[in-house]
Amino acid sequence: MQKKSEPTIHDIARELKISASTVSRALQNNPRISLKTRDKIISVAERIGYHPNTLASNLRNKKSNTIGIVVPLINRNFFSAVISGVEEVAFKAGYTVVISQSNDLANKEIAIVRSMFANRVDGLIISIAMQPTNYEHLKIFRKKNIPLVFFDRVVPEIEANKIVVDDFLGGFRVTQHLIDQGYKRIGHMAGPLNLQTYSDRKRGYLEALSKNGIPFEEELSVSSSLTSEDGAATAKKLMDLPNPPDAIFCGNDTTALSSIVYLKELGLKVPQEVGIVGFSNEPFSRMVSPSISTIVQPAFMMGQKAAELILNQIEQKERTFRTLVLPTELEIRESSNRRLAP
Amino acid sequence: MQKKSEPTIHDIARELKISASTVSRALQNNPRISLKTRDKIISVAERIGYHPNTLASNLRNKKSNTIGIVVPLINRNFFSAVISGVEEVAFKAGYTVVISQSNDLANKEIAIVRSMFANRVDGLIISIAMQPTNYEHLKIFRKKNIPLVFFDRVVPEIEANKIVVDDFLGGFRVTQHLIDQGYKRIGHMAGPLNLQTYSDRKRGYLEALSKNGIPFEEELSVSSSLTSEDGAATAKKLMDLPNPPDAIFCGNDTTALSSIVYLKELGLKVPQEVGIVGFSNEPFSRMVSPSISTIVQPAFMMGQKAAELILNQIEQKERTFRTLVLPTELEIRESSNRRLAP
DNA sequence: CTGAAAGCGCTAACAC
DNA sequence: GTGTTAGCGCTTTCAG
Repeated sequence: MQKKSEPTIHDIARELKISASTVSRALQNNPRISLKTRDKIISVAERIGYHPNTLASNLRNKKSNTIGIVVPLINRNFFSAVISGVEEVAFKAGYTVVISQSNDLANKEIAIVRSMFANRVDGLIISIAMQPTNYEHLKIFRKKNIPLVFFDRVVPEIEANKIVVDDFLGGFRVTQHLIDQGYKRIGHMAGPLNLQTYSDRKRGYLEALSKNGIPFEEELSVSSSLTSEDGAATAKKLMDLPNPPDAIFCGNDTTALSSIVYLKELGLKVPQEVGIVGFSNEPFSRMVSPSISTIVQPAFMMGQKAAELILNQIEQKERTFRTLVLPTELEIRESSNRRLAP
Repeated sequence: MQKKSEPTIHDIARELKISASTVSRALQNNPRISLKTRDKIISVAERIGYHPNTLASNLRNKKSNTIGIVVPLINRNFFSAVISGVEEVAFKAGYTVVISQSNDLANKEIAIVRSMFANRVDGLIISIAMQPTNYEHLKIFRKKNIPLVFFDRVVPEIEANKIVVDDFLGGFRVTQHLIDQGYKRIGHMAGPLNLQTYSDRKRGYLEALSKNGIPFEEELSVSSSLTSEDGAATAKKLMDLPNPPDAIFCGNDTTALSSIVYLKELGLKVPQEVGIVGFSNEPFSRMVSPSISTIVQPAFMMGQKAAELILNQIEQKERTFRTLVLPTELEIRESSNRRLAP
């Protein structure tokens, strides 16, 4: 079962006794070709089942019309919303988007990024994996001047366009809200602190404590990878403390949910006995019971902006790099709303 | 800011005063090249920052070492688990996976598939969009003998390898379980019936009713796109019936959850007054309250099998097509477990 | 063990 | 308007 070799522009040319360049031009709607020959060419193309070979044209043009996007995990609402945003503007501009996930593994990220480079993507949009590395694979893009945009999880030492949300303010608001609700001992389920997103959220948390004259206790902040399992384990760790917290600011909604489940198992009431707030507004957060208070990030817009930035870089060869900071909103729901709790 | 043109094997060759073919061979670890020259070549390559141009090599080899996967929505646990399964075996075999989502839109699917074809993927794994079309874009793959594997949502009229779960049995089991729990009027929230997955689930539902001597009533089965909104709307439609159901078999977990939320709003207790079962086992189903009974599909394995099938086709040029039917399991949780309900 | 030469399919500068 | 030619970067006979 061998791959029939594909018809090429030369086959069309031969059939019509014209040159391949004419065919090429006609197929690109080059106005220099007469309508008559163009129509002939197109009809032959259809008849023999011609399909352009993008590989060849990309090689020739040194341009793939493709932008790569790599995220830690596609199955996270935040990331898939960003992807949709990127796709929306990229498709409109005639670009194809290829998606890959690193699973938060440094090695996989390196392999993916290398492969995207080797396939000559015109630009790369990335939110880096949790697992730290030296980022040599990304520096190549800078060196070769291939447009690169970071979003959400950025690499501070590489200069490039970056889009982040205001994690500091997000963390601050969450904590302030918990304080306002009358919670006294507020724990924090942090992500890996080598990532700026998570360290900023923690800084916000610390700032709010300090502004309210609450001393920070080291044991109340626990860092993990924020999987569902981490959430339950960390909740256990916090609640097993001699002096456990009465509220937890969780690094994401997944851990907020598994914390709630764990607290329920302990027979503790959320939000009456323990308040919980998440981050990122996964769709389930609105629907579970108690519904989860969380920080809403403009993910789709982030994707749009990322795509706009990269297209600008690709097409207008901009030279300056910006860091866009997008606003977040605190969405107060049941899990931290002691006042309204029945 | 112009793209510096990349170093090529010729640059290496010139520097070492050898031929490009030697360089090419050395870089592929061809044993015909002496270790000495190979080492020299490799060190020059590193020094000048050489990176192979996959585009060129793909063009020459008529092979991209890439397999494409297109799913309706990457942000569904089922699909992202399949993708992970595909990635796992494809990466091991040295293939790159490019992912795209159709958003259940026929036009987007067509554009994606065309673009993948144009980029000469070595094979395509696809679960088709809800929106129906004539599937000409997929028939091309058959015509050109490019390996094609369907999973979950398949196109019956195209012969290819297919992997599905036993939706019929799944639907049957769900319905039988609800009957066993003592529910008397069982509604069904169906997906688009032009897709076999959904029509099979419905057939299973009908079969179970009939086996138990329960007459089917047309109004109890409502078809939709199964978004979260559809779930609430359909639940309303069903509960507004003069003679509403006391149990609903929902087409997926998303609609199961939004149905539960809607029923709660009505003041109805799940599972005591109304039983609910979903399909696909989204991670949140286990964690919400009441936890949602659902059908567990072996998604990751489905991805692995799909990748194995396509790699076989690519590399061994198999000629026969199989349809693999994978088993499902009913996971009984709170939302339909009247007996254990408090 | 290494080199010369041809070509994958497409494009674009240059001619006419 | 259309053809000629050269070449994108890599691989692979064939020859030595």
